[in-house]
Amino acid sequence: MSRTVGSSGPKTLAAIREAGLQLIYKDGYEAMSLRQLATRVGLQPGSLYNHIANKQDLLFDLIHNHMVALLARIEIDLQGIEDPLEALKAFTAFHLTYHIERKREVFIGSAELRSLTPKNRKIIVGLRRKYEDRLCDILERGVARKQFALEDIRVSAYAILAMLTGICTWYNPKGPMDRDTLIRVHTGLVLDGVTPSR
Amino acid sequence: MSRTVGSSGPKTLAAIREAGLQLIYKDGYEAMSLRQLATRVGLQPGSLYNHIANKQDLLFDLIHNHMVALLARIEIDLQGIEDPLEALKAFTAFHLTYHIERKREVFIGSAELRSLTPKNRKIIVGLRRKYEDRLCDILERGVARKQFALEDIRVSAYAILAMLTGICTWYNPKGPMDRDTLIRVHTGLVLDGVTPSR
DNA sequence: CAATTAAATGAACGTATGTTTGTTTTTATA
DNA sequence: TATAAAAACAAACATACGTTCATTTAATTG
Repeated sequence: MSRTVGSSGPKTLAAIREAGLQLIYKDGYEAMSLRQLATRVGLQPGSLYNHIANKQDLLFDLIHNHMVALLARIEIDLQGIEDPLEALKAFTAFHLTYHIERKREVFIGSAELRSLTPKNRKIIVGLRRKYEDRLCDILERGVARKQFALEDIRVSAYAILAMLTGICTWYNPKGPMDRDTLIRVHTGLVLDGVTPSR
Repeated sequence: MSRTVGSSGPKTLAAIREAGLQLIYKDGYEAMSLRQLATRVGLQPGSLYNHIANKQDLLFDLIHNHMVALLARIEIDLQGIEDPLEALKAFTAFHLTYHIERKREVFIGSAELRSLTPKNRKIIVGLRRKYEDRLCDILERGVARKQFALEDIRVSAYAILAMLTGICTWYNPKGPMDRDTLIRVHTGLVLDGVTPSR
């Protein structure tokens, strides 16, 4: 046999990406074999190379796509919001929504940083930094206006991000808690931790 | 050659554990080969099996030891503290201290859960749950006494744990921030997020 | 519709992996 | 001090991995 009936490049690539996402999320990059991946897509192992350069490139593409989408969408959600408090609320809501919607990408994006080539890792870390900076900006402006009281901007930003991101490791959309409640509870935690009320 | 001069069982096992900790922390469980491990300890690959049952067992032992130590030490630090606010402060300080001191064990303990056999994973998840419950107890008692105001105990506990644990992924003890400052900043964040002041 | 490109196949390559075995020598035990 | 146990070695096993290659056939293009 050879080229199969109905085969189309873009469709196969999309299937490879989706299967890769599933397998890396479940087992990790190192634990996923290309034979496993090929089987799930319905291909022979070698056929993968018609669509990806190699295993490492697949991982990088998945993470890179995710980071670019993340940065694009936070810009949209923050556009036009001047007040730091409102911006922080918007940031929290966006971050939680995105991390629930794209749970797997987010998880892989941090858990598999170590599996990236140094060169590839550098690129991704740079993009992550841009996202962190977006939150730091908000906190800084809030402190400047005396709306927030924070001893160390970057440490606070990391703490907030860690808290919000940590949620995606346990949140189950089919569980008892719906998305809005989740957002409300965590927005409360973030705002209380930031306001100079006490 | 054969048995080498000065060789002793317990010492070699300790060396294997330490090297395993280093390698798994740096590269991940799947990425670490037993040949790499043996080289670092100064052994032939096969000799490892005089001390460990197999690769999976080494991972489980490392994580299990860590969890048992964690549970033992939190009990000591919370002993005799009645006031929920004080208990929460003590919990935060302990958690941060332990997670800085035993950064590698903590990281492996959550990042490599997926690499455990289902049976082994069940045991570890059970121990983690016990630790989470310790924090839930404190929060619950605080809410009962109206010292804390929280909508959902377990979600709040997860949020706090995520925030505090996230720190160990970026904290550098040789960086500009010392341990006490770190604890002070984060205790502030946790307490503000929990108190009914607003 | 002919020519070219794209996408699959099956087989193989070289290498690395976790683990087992038989043997040897040192350490511990009785 | 004789004997048993422990801890190392060297060599090998079976298997799995990522990747390449020549080939075939379907889809696309001029």
